[in-house]
Order: sequence, then C-alpha cells, then structure tokens
Amino acid sequence: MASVFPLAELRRSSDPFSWVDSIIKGDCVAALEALPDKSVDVIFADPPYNLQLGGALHRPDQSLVDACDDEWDQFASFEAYDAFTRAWLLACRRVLKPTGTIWVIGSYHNIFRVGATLQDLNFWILNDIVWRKTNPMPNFKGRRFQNAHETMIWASPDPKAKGYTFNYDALKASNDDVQMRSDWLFPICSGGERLKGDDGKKVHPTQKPEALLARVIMASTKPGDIVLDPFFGSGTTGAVAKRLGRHFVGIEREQDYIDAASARIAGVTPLGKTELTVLTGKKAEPRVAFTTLLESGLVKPGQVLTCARRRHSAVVRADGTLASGSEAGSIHRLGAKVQGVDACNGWTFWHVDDGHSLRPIDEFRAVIRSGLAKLD
Amino acid sequence: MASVFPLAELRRSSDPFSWVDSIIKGDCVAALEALPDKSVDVIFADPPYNLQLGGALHRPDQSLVDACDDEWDQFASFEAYDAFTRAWLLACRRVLKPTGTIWVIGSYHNIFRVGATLQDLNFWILNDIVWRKTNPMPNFKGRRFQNAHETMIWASPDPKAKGYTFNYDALKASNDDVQMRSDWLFPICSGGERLKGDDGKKVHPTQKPEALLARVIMASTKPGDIVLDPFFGSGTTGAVAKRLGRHFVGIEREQDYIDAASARIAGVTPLGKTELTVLTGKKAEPRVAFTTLLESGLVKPGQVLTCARRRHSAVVRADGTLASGSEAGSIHRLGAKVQGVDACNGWTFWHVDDGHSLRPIDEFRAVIRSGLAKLD
DNA sequence: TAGCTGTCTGAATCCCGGA
DNA sequence: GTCCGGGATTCAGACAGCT
Repeated sequence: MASVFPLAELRRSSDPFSWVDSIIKGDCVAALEALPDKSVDVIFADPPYNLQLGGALHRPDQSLVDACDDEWDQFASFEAYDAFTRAWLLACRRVLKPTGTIWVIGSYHNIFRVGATLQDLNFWILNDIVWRKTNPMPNFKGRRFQNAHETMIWASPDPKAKGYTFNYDALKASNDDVQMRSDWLFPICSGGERLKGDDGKKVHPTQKPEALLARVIMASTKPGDIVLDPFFGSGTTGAVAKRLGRHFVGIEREQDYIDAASARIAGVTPLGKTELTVLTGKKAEPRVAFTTLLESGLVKPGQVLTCARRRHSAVVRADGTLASGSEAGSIHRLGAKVQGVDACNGWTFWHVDDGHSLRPIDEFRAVIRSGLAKLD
Repeated sequence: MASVFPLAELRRSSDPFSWVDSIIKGDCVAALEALPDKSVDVIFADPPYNLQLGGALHRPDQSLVDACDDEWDQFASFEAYDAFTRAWLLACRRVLKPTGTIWVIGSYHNIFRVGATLQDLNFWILNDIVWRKTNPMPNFKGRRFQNAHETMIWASPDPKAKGYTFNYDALKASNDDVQMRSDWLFPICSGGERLKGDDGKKVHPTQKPEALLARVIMASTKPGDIVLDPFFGSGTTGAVAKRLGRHFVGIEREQDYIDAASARIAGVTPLGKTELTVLTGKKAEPRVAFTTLLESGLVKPGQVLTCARRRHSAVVRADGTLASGSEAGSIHRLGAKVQGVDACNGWTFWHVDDGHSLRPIDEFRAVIRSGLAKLD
C-alpha cells in the first residue's frame, strides 16, 4: 500500500521529504501549506466543480448587474468558488518549482473561473488542451450539443519561466512525426480500469482515464520528477506516475478514496529504465565547436564551403571562422549574412563538395559526437 | 451594398427597425445602446483576444509570422479587458430577446475571462464548443503543443430561459444521424474565401470561416431571425446570415472593414427555402498515432516488435518511441534506420508476434478506428 | 492535362546556457 | 539580474509555374 500520512503526523516529521510517494490525508490547502517551498515538478489538479460548496457563502463585495439582482444565491456561489480556487492555486504556486508547470482540468461549469483566476495570480497559460471523449454521455433532452469534451489548462507559475519540461521530440515521434496538437482523443474511464466497490458501484464519480494522465505526465515531466495531485480522489495520478517512474504525492480528505487509491497504487509495477527513456532531440545533444572539426582534420583551413545550391560560398580560416568577400564570422553569422537574414544554422547551411555530392558539415559534427560517445 | 448607418443617423431615425440588414458605424457599446430592448434573436461576438504577443516570431525558414498586433487588440491589463468585456456583454444582454442566445468566440488568451464574466452577469452557459482547426499554424519553436483550436461559448441570457432555438433534429440529420457534438472540425479561412485588398494583403487579420458561422446560425436560429454581430470586422456573420435567409446587423468602427463587408454582403445571394435544410457531415478518417496504441493498451511498453522476417527488432518505450540497440526514434524513423534507408512506413514494417503469427501493427490501428479497443 | 515542385501563409502569449 | 551568441525550430493547403 502507498503510505498514508495524517496531516498532523506529516507536520511532526523531521524528514522534509517524508511525503514523497504517499497520500496526505487532510484539507487541500492545509496539506499544501505543510509542504516545502518549490519542491514539486508538476501539479495535476482535478478540482470539484460543484458550486454548492460546504463552507459559508459570502455576499459579493461589489454590487452586480441591476438586471440580475434576484439571482443572489448564484452570485454568492461563484464568489465562494473563486475564493476556494484562489486559495488552493496560491498554495500550489508556493510548492511548485519555478521550472514546474500546473495542469487543471474542468468543464464549462468551472474552467472559465479557474482560467481567469490562474491569470489573475500571474500564472502564464501555455496551452489549453481539449480532451475529446470518444464515448461521451449523450444529451438526452436534445436541448444542447452533446457535451463531448473537457478542458485542461497547462500553465507555468510565471510569465518569464522558460525552463519547464516539455518532451516535444518524444511527443512528436509518438505522433507519426507531426507535433502533438492541443486536441486529444481518449475514451472515458470505464470497464476494468474503473474502480468499483464491493457493492459494484463506482468508487469515485469522476475517475479520469489513465491514458489522459499518461500523456500529461509523459509530456511535462522527466523520470524521477515529483507529481502532486491536490485532489487525489481515486489516485489515477499516483498510479500512472508510479508506473511511469515518477514520484507522486496526493492530497485527499475522504478515507474511502484514500483506501481505494492506496490499494490501487500498491498494485502498480513501475516500468523499467529502458522503457522509460525519453527520446530527446538535437537540443539535448552535446555542443560541438566548429574548431573541433578543424582540430580533428575533418575540415581544413582554406577549404571552400557552399550552401546547398552553391549560391553562396565561403573559405574556412584557421581560427574556426569563415570568410566570404569582405565578410567574416562564425558559421552561423556568416550564413545569416550572406543570405541577408537574422539567423542561420551554419551546421545545416554550409556544405562540402566530396567530388560526388554536397554534404552538410553537420555530418562531421555527427562523426565527432560518435567519437565522443565511444569515449565514455 | 449593405446599407451603412452612422450612429448619429441611427439615433435620429423614426423607424425602430431601420438598422436591420445594415452595418452601424460606431463604438460597440454606444451602438448597442441605440438599439431597442429585446430586439435580436442571436448574437455572435468575436471580440478582441488580447493576445499579449512578445517580440517577432520567425518560422524555421526565417520568414516572419504576420502577427495580429493591431491597436484594437491591445489592453493595458486584465482589469481593463474585464471592464471592456463587462460593458459590451451588458449592452448585449439588453438587446437580446429572452428567448435568444449569445455566442462568443475566443482563445485561451481571453476566453476564460469572457466565460467568467458571462457567469458573473447571470448568463447561463449552454455549451462550450471547440473549433478544431484542420490546418492550424504550427508551434515553430517546439515549446508547446500546437495551438490547434479555438473555443466558443454558447449561452442564454438567463438560467431560467427555456425557449431558445436549437435545431436539434436538423443538426442530427446532417450529422449521420448522431447528435452533434461539442467539438467541430473546420479549416481556417483561406484561399478564395479570404478577403484581400488591392495590395493582395488580407483585409482583416482574423476573418472566420463561413462554415463555422453557418453551423452556428443553422443550429441556433430560424429563417427570418435577426443575428447581431457587435464586432463585425469583415462581415462573415452578415454574409452567412444573408445566405441562410436570416437578417443581420453589424457594428464596426473601422471604415476599411465596413467597406469590405458591405461589398461582400452585397454579392451574397440568399439560398432558396429547400436548400436551407442541408449542411455538412463528417470529415475523413482520423489519424491514429502510435501513442494511441499504447494509451489503449493494445501495445505495451517493453514489448518487442520485429520486421516481417524477424531480421530487425525493437522495444516499445513508454514515450511512444522505439529503441533498437543504441538507436531510437518514431516507428517510421527507426524502421528506416535499421534498414539503412531514408524512409519507412512503420505501420506496415513493424509486427508483433501473437504466438501464432506476425501481425503488422497497422492492424491495431484498424482496431482503434473501429472503436473496438477499450471496450472491456 | 495531369502531376510535380517550390513558395507562401495562418488569432502565436514560441530558446537557452554561459559569462 | 543582463547580455551575448550558438544554433534549433513547422503543418496543411492554396497557388503559381513548370514539365
């Protein structure tokens, strides 16, 4: 069983990371406040969207539209929901690493309020993702369109945050080599995946499909990262995180959900290291300086490089720069200059003529890298 | 030409419906305030999105993306945007019939604020509709998911409003006899439909496709209804309304847009009664990604795939890529690599051994398409 | 003519490490 | 924190021009 931490016990713990891979029993905001600053990599939140919240309802502090003054209860509910949303999002922001990101899922009942609150709190929306359901519940009365999707918001904790994890290359490779879009298609959680009690009834009313969480986690975390779910419910986030070699921490108030989630996670076997390796692109490969090509003799001073169409040419100089007419500079700068553009990847722009064909100097870089690879 | 009303002239008019089938030139809120109470059946609004773009964005080929950086899309703050949204929505509420409905389109930049404001003003959300674009602009830097959709909110002016128009049966009949879902697939507006000036440049930066408006109007209006568009722009709403036998009224500030819209609408011939019944059906077979096979459980991480002759093999990784020795990549790339060729169709190259025979993974794709997966 | 190739473009909040 | 510079990064569709 995944370990369960009563909140009071967690507060007494001397180990600042005792909560990793466990379920904290308690109120969402109180539990978040017991965790260290900047300690989790990704948050996945599936907050309640029932507007009839348990707590006291507050009168709106600003007077609202005159046309709607008879709808007092309705407005009071929105106010209370907004206050709740603000509170848990603020608590999430503190425990999230600056390089982390947060996902929130909801429907049209609540997602607009969540999105606006995220923006008000200076989170920076990266995408809104549409989960298209293959098998949504029909609209029985024929008075609306079939509500066939839910919406997730993916955001970083600051507009300037740049270092968040996004496994772009792996997602693209797994998607027929085209980049992953913002609309995802998955079945709802049913069948064997759906947790059921001894009475045969579903344990949790809104259990999310593991496939959805798997894509979220594969997209925005690395193996070993910590994924927090402040509304843990039946523990889908924890089960998928464990299976995918990530750490998790869940917060949940209801003992029944905790019991079900704990048993569920205990039954999950993590995948092995090979299966969990994430495909990375060129950005992750080691830098190779152009001078290394000269030092290794793959390219020689005085040699002429051209672009793929032989429209532009340049001479290699001994210091690792190129010269063309009166211009000179790095392979990138000179490539940009001769084309009259701002930027250029010199590795793919410049070619050598081997007698038969033009070959990009990027191939030499690959040779260097494979040599480096053999060294370790 | 569709008639154009300077706002001052409209105010002097003795005919309370002189503005029907015309474009009112002026500020959105001021113009709305010059219209009678409860006089329009449906409102379609495409307000500024408040994009908050940073610097220039270049495509990988160094060409510059023509960003929407118009003055009308700039707001000083979220508070300013909210105040603007509140003002025009309140003005819309007054002119809308109690049996009418309002549509608002937006992206993640603004739609959450619009949705929350609609709820604050006691509008009642009926659906959020996702417009999935067949041909969205890519994410050029590989730092996010491709932003491939926009969101529309469909709402009635009061939670208790019941008499709004929803042509459920017509939509269902036009949709292969299944009820219309909340996710719609349409191409962006381009080609001959896109209005261009004498200079060949697009007249309006954000012209919407007529097919989108056609579905909106066919779903939520009856022939002869009045459709109001408070941000008329290039007049798509007016053109489609006229073609579909509905009345329109547009509000627009910029003379250039008014001129283009007016000429455009003048060229539209309304359809006859019989033609007004039919519209669009489904789109082509969806692409199935390899990651879908993993997500559905048809293929599992760690599973071994081989080519038809078992000469090559590879291991499935959790991120939806394959690995073979030190090589890894998409099913297509790795298939090409192990064979030492440029390209390979991974779907037909890679096979699984089911104990009796080797079966191409393409068969699983067919299973996904038929909807048989995930039924357990 | 049909097909092929190259070019252009679309509501976009679009890099990152080291000095 | 800023500045600098290496060098990584795109999908679908319309259209023009050519064979």
